[in-house]
Amino acid sequence: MATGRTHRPATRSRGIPEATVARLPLYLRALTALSERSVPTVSSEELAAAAGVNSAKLRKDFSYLGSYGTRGVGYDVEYLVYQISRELGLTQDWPVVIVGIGNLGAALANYGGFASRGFRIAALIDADPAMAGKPVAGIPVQHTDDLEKIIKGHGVSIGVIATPAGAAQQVCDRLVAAGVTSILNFAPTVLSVPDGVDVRKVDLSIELQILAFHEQRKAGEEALPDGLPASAAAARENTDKGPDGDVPAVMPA
Amino acid sequence: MATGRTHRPATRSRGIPEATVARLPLYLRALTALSERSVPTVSSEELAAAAGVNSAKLRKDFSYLGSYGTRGVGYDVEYLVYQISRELGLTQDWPVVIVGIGNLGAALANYGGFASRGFRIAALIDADPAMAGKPVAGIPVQHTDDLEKIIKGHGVSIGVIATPAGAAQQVCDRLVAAGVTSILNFAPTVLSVPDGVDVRKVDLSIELQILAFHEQRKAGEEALPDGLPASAAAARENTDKGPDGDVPAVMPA
DNA sequence: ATGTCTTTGTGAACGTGTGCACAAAGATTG
DNA sequence: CAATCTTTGTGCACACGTTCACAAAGACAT
Repeated sequence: MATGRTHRPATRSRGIPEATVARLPLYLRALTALSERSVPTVSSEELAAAAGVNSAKLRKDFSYLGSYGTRGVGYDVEYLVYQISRELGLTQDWPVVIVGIGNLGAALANYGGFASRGFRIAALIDADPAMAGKPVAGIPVQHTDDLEKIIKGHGVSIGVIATPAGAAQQVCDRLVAAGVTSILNFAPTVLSVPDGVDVRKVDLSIELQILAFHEQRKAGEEALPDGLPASAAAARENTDKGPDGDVPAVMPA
Repeated sequence: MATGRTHRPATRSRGIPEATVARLPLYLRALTALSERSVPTVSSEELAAAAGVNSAKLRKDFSYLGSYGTRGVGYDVEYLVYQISRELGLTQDWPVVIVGIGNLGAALANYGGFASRGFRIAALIDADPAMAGKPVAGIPVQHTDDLEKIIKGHGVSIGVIATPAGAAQQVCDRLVAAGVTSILNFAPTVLSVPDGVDVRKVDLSIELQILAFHEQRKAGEEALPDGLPASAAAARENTDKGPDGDVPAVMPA
């Protein structure tokens, strides 16, 4: 996390756990799909399956929002779509700027998932003068010089950084100074921001590295070097059941 | 965990917390930067600042890998780079395929962060016959028909899905059937996979929605210096509306 | 050697998240 | 109305993650 993570005061405002907030968009997506199929109600079990989570967790998540379900029936799809949208702040329009219109920035500009959720791309900004005026996703790219003017003119509070790592902190500082208070960072660098500014990061290579870690472990289990049996997790339950039983080789937690 | 052994724990790998694994790439990035500046050693305090985490957390994270520090001095940068790389499995080459060469897939193919970490793009695959043979990032796109042949031919175990949501599950099934055991999913849909297959997802619009949630709360707190957010009261009142009650009309498509 | 200073490694306390299991709420049927 | 059935909402226990605080390890100066 960035240095200036706004630690929730956790005082008076009813505290929806961060983990729950992170799942609400997932529920919303599943509910929207049901809504499009005109499904009127859904049980926690069904919705949990569609969202890929445990049903008890889903019910607890919803309990933080209020009691929106009907026992014996389930949840009203349309109503829940509205409630979650409202909770996430998606019933209003969020102008967003994307800074850094390279391959990734252009892909983000073209990504349809933003507009369909209340996020409107207010401007595309790039430091390359040659890009200025060139339309990307139907929006003309503007030069970094006008960054402050654009932010203030459109009342932008959310900024997306898709620049090279070297430029990210500088861009971040200018965004914050101009009034941006939420930043989605795709540059592979740690951003430091003042208190009150939220930063979320997406690092593509980090995700792959985490996969590689698990992949290596899976490969190592098959080879099974010395030391204690690597498949202890699976064997833990089976150890007493049978002597040198046929424990499945592939059985991670 | 009282291992406390400064031995060479090559098999010590079992039991590294998931949260720690997710931070190792972050440390590695910071360490690589130090290495490039020829910094010989670094303290937990300094490195933690560079990685944007708490120093106690960093020390505990490293303690899961072994005792690689020297009290009174800190950590040897080069040695730690190697140890973390080895732990993450980055000392070997990971062939990766990207399926779905649209805007995002092309951006991923061009992303330099992969190659620099031991990930080699073995192939680009797309369902559009018109794309076949066209080079993207210097690599010719191949058709989906050859997916199985490509996976097996290159011994690929990590796949990246950047297709539209509708095609993702089908592509996933084929990847898994062909031998892929780790998947990075950019499609906004829940993938179901058999046991033993890891899936990590990156959903761009979910990140923005989480930011919007916090942004809305910041705005609400300013408007209402004290007491509940205004939205809470409204929700409570609407709860016991009739079953045919008028659900608010504002509904994001 | 001895003492001082720096910094690691970790026990322990605390906070957050998860999942089970079940009472209560309401629908539905006879 | 009473009985039954379904499904929510939540208390509780446990697992996981974070942070504090400090003893111990080692560097370094005298």
